[in-house]
Amino acid sequence: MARERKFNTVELFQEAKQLLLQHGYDGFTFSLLADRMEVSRAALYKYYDNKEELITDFMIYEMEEFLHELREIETLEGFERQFDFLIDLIFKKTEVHELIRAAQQVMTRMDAAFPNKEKLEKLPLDMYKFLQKFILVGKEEEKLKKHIPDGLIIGFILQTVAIPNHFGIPKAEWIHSIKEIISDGMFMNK
Amino acid sequence: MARERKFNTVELFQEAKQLLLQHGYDGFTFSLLADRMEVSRAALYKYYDNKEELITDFMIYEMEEFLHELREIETLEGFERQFDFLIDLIFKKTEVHELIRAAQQVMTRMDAAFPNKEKLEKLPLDMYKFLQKFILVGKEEEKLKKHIPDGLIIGFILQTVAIPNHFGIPKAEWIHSIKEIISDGMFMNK
DNA sequence: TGTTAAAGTTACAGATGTGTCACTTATATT
DNA sequence: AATATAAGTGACACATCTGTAACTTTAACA
Repeated sequence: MARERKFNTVELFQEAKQLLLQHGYDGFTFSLLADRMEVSRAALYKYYDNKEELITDFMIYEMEEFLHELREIETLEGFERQFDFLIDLIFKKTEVHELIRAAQQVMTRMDAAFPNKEKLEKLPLDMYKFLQKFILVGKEEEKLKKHIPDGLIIGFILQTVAIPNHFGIPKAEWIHSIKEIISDGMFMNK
Repeated sequence: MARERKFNTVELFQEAKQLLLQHGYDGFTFSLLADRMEVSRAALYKYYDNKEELITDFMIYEMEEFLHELREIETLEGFERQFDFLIDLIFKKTEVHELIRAAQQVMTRMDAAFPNKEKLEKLPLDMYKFLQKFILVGKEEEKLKKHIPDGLIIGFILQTVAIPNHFGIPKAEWIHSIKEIISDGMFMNK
């Protein structure tokens, strides 16, 4: 009963991601996005009332996808395998963490009554809770130092993707060295 | 021969910093800044032709100040002291690194012929070069692992300030644990 | 083949930002 | 007290973004 759509949600989110990473929350506009999609601006308003709604929807989609892939960690046996899996996943999904940063900008400017606010606030906490189980395994297996706070361990690992590789060190070497620093530090053993 | 100024450059840069951190490059406007300074927008144009010029000037000021404080590292004897000094300085000047991130946004949108472009591009490299001397000391004193690339060591240390402390762990404990992870890792010794 | 309804477009009004210019204000110097 | 001059203002023209409403297009289906 209807005409064919010129674009689907996934395409839309892909472009939105690029624009958000390039321009940040404030620099993101419907005009920019409509141009990229080769669609009129008004068409976007058929699906989203405003940019806040579009961006929150997109964020939720992106984080849920990450969480979904993350859940595979539970199927792995032993802390070391889980650790490797986590680092590799994080580097496969680099942008997610930059987006979480942008998410905070969204939150601060959002109405208290905004429909998706709760859902968006809950997701990063879900992720932390989920990873806390992984930390627990590490500490129980006597692999992770017990006196280091869980929040720091998780934050530390997640943060490593954002280290700028100014000198273009090859990806494999880069990730390998990062794993080494995280696990045993950059100091020589005494 | 002239009337008294209502604001000075340092005040201006302080407000600019806050706005940049809050809104990012695209969200930063002269209107916003003028309001904060309680001055007319046109007054700002007496000093800066446009926001690019203001922001680059500000960035250069901020980075030079950081570099200036960093130079004190050379007066310290031995790698361990230098290491402690560096971490503490980074945590004292948290925002600098968030600003460097914003700086990249500025660059990409800047004319190739922009007056301060070279100066702004040079500063982060100066910082890296300066820190490379510190890395060299560490490797010569057999304190730092020699096979880890210098660029990663520097990037890793600088990045730690950006780890979000979601659970409000006390600053002293937080920094102490970070130092431990950086130096000896988060894994138990075998 | 005509009807229906979602998909998409064009065009408008209002808000906000930009850069500029003619103007006013304040103060150090003569 | 008069004057020169830098500091600051108000207001204009132009651009961009926002949200909406009236319109047209397309394709399924009755």
